[in-house]
Amino acid sequence: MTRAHSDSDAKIGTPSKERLRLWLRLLRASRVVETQLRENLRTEFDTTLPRFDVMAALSRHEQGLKMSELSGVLRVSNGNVTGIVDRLVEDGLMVRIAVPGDRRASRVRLTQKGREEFARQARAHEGWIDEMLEDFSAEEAFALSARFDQMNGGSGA
Amino acid sequence: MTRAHSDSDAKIGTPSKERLRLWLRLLRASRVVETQLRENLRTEFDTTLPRFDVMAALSRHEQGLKMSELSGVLRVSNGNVTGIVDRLVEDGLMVRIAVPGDRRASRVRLTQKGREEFARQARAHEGWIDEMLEDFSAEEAFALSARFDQMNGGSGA
DNA sequence: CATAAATATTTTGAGCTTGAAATATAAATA
DNA sequence: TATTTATATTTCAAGCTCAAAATATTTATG
Repeated sequence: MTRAHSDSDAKIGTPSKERLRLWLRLLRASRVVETQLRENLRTEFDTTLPRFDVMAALSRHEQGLKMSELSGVLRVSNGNVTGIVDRLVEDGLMVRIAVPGDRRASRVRLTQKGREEFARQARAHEGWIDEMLEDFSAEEAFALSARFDQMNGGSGA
Repeated sequence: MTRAHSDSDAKIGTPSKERLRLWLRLLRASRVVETQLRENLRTEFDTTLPRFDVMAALSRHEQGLKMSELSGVLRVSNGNVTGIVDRLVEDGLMVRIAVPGDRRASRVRLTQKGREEFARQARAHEGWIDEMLEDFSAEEAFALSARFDQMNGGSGA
């Protein structure tokens, strides 16, 4: 098949155009992955991606996080996590603990039930990602991770 | 500062772990960019990212798109675009046109006002992305785009 | 001490998002 | 033609998201 003129012949454009193209590709890739994650979490665990994200953050902080720390870690707005945590508390997956000496703040922590539930979800989650990103070798994934780490705040957070 | 053991010494892990790490980096990168885009669209154009996305899709299809085509292109749920389009129509930026021979469907198209408004937004948008991805050269952006293109459906859509 | 400024969090209002159910219409089939 | 099946879209309920305003409390300043 001799291609006189197809898309794969596309030559490199201006930096601005190439960066825009890259952004659109990244956006599409993350949407595809996110959509699948949401569906898997819903059908297999009857939960949502935001709930999973909150639990993941807390699982990395055994001692718990204040609401403001939680929204900082997740990079979402402050008021946002209030409702999500409310529902997770209702479900017995986490608890709010008063912070001694500061009656404004409270610390949120996973319960034992929450830790067990999250462990199951995290195991499945890693498997889903492994499948979806299967055409990245460990080496390529490692290199790309480093590149995007650098793009975000260097060694930041 | 001699580092006996820091994160930058991290050696490559299992494929599964490296893919998970890559996914978390991609997610963080797109969240950072998206957050900035949302804020810029809000403060400079009093609009939202979903509205921008819908207009961008239509700007690439002069002849218009059916609602189902629109949600397909944007990879969002069917009912989702209904409300967004409703508001954009209210604002005079697009119109619904009856499809001859099929009274179920309608075609959505930008108005002249919509085209002009989107042109302004798209110009600014490209500049924002250019800044945010500035540490990717045209060459690297080009190569990465190709890589993510391949990851998604090969030459697909 | 009183009051002002800062901090931690929740509430609020508008819009986005999803999957599922509801409508409406079209096409296929009995 | 009557009925079923498929298609296009909207509506619905629940939850997520944001920025801004409201509350409550703490810390700093006069």
